[in-house]
Amino acid sequence: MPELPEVETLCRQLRSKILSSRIAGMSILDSRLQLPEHVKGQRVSSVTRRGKWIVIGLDDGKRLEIHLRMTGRLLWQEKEATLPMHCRLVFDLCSHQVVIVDPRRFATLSLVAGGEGPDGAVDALAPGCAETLIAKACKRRRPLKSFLMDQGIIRGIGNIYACEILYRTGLSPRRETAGLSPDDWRNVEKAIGAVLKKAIDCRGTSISDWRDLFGNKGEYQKELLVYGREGQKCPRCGERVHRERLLGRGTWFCPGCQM
DNA sequence: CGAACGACCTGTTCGC
DNA sequence: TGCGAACAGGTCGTTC
Repeated sequence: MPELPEVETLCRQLRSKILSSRIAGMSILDSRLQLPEHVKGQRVSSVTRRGKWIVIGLDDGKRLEIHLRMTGRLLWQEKEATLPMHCRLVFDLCSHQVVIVDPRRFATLSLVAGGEGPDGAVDALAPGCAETLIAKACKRRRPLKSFLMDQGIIRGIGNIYACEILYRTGLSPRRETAGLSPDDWRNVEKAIGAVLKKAIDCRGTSISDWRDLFGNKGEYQKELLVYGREGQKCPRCGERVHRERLLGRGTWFCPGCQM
């Protein structure tokens, strides 16, 4: 579910609610998830995002790292409120609790100590990421879409935003990265920034499941130009939006103006 | 090295 | 209506 804009939305909302709060209790409701007991009693010292990871810094210097994968959600609610369906874990704070909801149970979380080792990937919203992309792409013969979604190269772009970013560049998802010009890459970087920032302003894309920390839908689904719009007219050239499977993922693009 | 595909899970939608 | 297949925002491991 969540890509960079959704995770950024959650981080901002979490920051407004849980910074310097004490984790008073913790209930794990899914055996796939595990955390050491001593998370209890810790205070939250920071909330940051690394790609699609939510990183919660604790007083003792360790970090709680959460990845929501496909259907994971976080929900802020009062302690007495009924737990929602598919609730997998609860952090009790003072008067409220943060609940991890995840129907498909793909979400992961772990407690990590020590610094973050550099792994060479750039955040999709890092300034000047075009230069990094050119350096990584020059020798690769692989489709541009899979390159943009490779979290080991650039962090934060998933299937929805990859389709939307590519549409705005006028480049085909199947284009080989090795053949792109520096102008193409500047174009890609511009589209990444425009799409992701707008989506953050919209608090994400609610096509089906996605809700923010307070249970509200995002607004970016109204801005989608190709994702999920198979057969509809391309607003740029009037051709019909086409859908095909690329690397096992649904891929929407306009065959008329994405070359 | 990278591409292709299945696995991990559950729920929803679509076609017959 | 009923049933099974296909599909879903992500990543990881295996095989070719």
